Amino acid sequence: MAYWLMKSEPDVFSFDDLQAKTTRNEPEEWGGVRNYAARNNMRAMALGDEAFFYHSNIGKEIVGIMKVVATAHPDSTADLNAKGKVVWECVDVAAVKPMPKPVTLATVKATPELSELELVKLSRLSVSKVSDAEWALLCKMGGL
DNA sequence: GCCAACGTTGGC
DNA sequence: GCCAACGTTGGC
Repeated sequence: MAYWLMKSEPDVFSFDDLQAKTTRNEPEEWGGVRNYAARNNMRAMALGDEAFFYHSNIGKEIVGIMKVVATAHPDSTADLNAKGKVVWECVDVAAVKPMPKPVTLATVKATPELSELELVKLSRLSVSKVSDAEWALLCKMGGL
């Protein structure tokens, strides 16, 4: 089981939106990612892997947990390349639970144990990896 | 294949 | 609104 962190701008797609879809039994296709490092991370995801949902720009905080319900498949919003090959892929996710206390970026940055978190080190990467230790600590900080 | 120019992301 | 970081593009 691996852990991840995925970003979204809440005015485009928020954790509330994801929870609403999950309640309706609709998986969310995490499409629109156009970055190779992020795509490779999604390819590495397994069924049941869990990920933090991070709100970028507005809030700048980890607001909930979701899980992978379908492994990487072609992104239906993406075009094929010149050779007709699929370039962009995505996974499907469902909400698990919100964080009782969202963990802000400022708090993460103020925590020495989280100084290696990819969210901090690779701030522009929209799908990043979280270590077991980082996951456990962030859950604790979030009131879980 | 290198590198400068440019565009985008995201924090502040 | 600005700027830093980084990815992509295009000329050579």
